[in-house]
Amino acid sequence: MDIRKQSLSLNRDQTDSYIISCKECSLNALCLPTALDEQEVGKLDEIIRRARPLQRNQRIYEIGGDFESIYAVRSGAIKAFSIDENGEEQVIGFHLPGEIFGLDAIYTNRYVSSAKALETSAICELPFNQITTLSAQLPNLQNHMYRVMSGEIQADQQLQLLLSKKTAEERIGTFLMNLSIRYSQRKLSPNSFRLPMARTDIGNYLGLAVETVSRVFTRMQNNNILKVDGKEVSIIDQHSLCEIAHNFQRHT
Amino acid sequence: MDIRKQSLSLNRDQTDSYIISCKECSLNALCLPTALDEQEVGKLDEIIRRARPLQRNQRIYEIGGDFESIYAVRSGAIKAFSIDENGEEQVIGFHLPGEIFGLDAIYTNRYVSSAKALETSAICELPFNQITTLSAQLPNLQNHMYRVMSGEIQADQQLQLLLSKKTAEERIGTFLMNLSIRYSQRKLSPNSFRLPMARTDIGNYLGLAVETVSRVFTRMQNNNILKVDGKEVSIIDQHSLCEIAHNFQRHT
DNA sequence: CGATAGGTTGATGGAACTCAATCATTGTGG
DNA sequence: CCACAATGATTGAGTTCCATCAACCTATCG
Repeated sequence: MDIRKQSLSLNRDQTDSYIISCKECSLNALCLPTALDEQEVGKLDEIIRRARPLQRNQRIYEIGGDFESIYAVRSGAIKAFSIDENGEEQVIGFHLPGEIFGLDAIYTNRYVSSAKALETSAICELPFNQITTLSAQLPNLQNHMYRVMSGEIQADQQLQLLLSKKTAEERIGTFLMNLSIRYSQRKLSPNSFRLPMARTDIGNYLGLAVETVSRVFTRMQNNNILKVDGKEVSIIDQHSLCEIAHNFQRHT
Repeated sequence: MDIRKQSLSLNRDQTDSYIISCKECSLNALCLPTALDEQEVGKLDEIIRRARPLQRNQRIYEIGGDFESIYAVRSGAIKAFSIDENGEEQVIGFHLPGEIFGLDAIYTNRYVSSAKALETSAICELPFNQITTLSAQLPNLQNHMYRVMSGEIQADQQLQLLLSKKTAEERIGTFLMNLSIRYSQRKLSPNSFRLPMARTDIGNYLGLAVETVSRVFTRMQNNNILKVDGKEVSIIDQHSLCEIAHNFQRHT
């Protein structure tokens, strides 16, 4: 089959909707272009590679692979994970639209984790050496890169606190509150959303057994804090959930 | 009392030994100057502030304070920690000579953790806005900053794995192996060193009760893996320790 | 030298893991 | 289009690792 033809027809199928500049992207306030002026965004636009949407479970990069690019999520949800000595998966994080991932690979110049789509997702590829070149020219971009990486470090430290000190209920509570806030920042309902990841992933990420995640969900449902139906979650009593998450600050 | 005179006399007391340029510093291969040429190091030298050595328990910055600078350890050991909702301390990390800390504050422009000296220590202060200005001029410095921050993210992710999956023995084993490697990178003995931090700090950092830390130490001593005498630790059977730390790679 | 902080050891209980069975949902091929 | 794997989620029973509580030991220091 003619590959060119295939790719063309696929482009037509998708009506090229995934080819959208940063300027037009609704996420630009959350994503890298924050703090860049119009001209600067234009330069950023030039180096960004926008590929066709990813199917569920499709890999973006593989642990051990040569580091080329960092990525931004445009739509969907991405799971980052590594494999430990026993071949067990370790979930490192979940990434929502506007978030940057792949930053952990800069240090070793090799991906130290893998990333896959949890659902149909669109991503932007940012070739890292072009980012460094550009950020040397655009102080705003450089500063924003520092901020993004620092934010990642901060978030990781909060996760460490969660893992080393909190109970199962507190972990789930914090996790849900965190998701709730991130959804609301994306103009989505903070109190009713669909979990893009499986229970196993949640447990893995939070250092809990799947069964514990399940039990906490049902317990919270029985206490009228949540309404859980499969992956659909509604926060009924957000005050109590905040309390459980240890006064986790709600920004909405 | 005349402050100028005091500071002069103090300088004399210390024989100015703490005022040493990056060029002359024995740590420059581990620290920020890595990957910079001589001229570039010269520029870096100009913006670094070198203060008098810190006494044990002396604070470097305080949680909530305005973010001004990141820091590099020149000698001694630094503990970074935050305070959780219950007023409990949460140890975030320990920093040895050549390591950079304070990077978590960039994001919020406020320190989100505090840092104190665990023993008499010397540090270099790096005013962050000068670092950003300089790194926009020196691509090598910018790239190195990215690498340092990425390395921090990687290390944090490894700690998350430890906290969410490993047993008490594995945590202590990994912790000791990690210290051992870091000491050997600093040309110190990998098999015999003094722990700069208290047992409480180790437990806090690793998500374990002090009593558990103590018990694991004695158990490892009974199994002839370690020799522990207060803060002095000797690794007797590094092969077994590696195994316990789950094949943690030894670099020496 | 008593006081205080840091460290060790023992006994006990509980939160969460593991194992196991069942239920629900999804996907696939005949 | 249904049957039936295969995967994911829930629930129960039993077990375990580690936290907690408590007592005691040991250093350091004013």
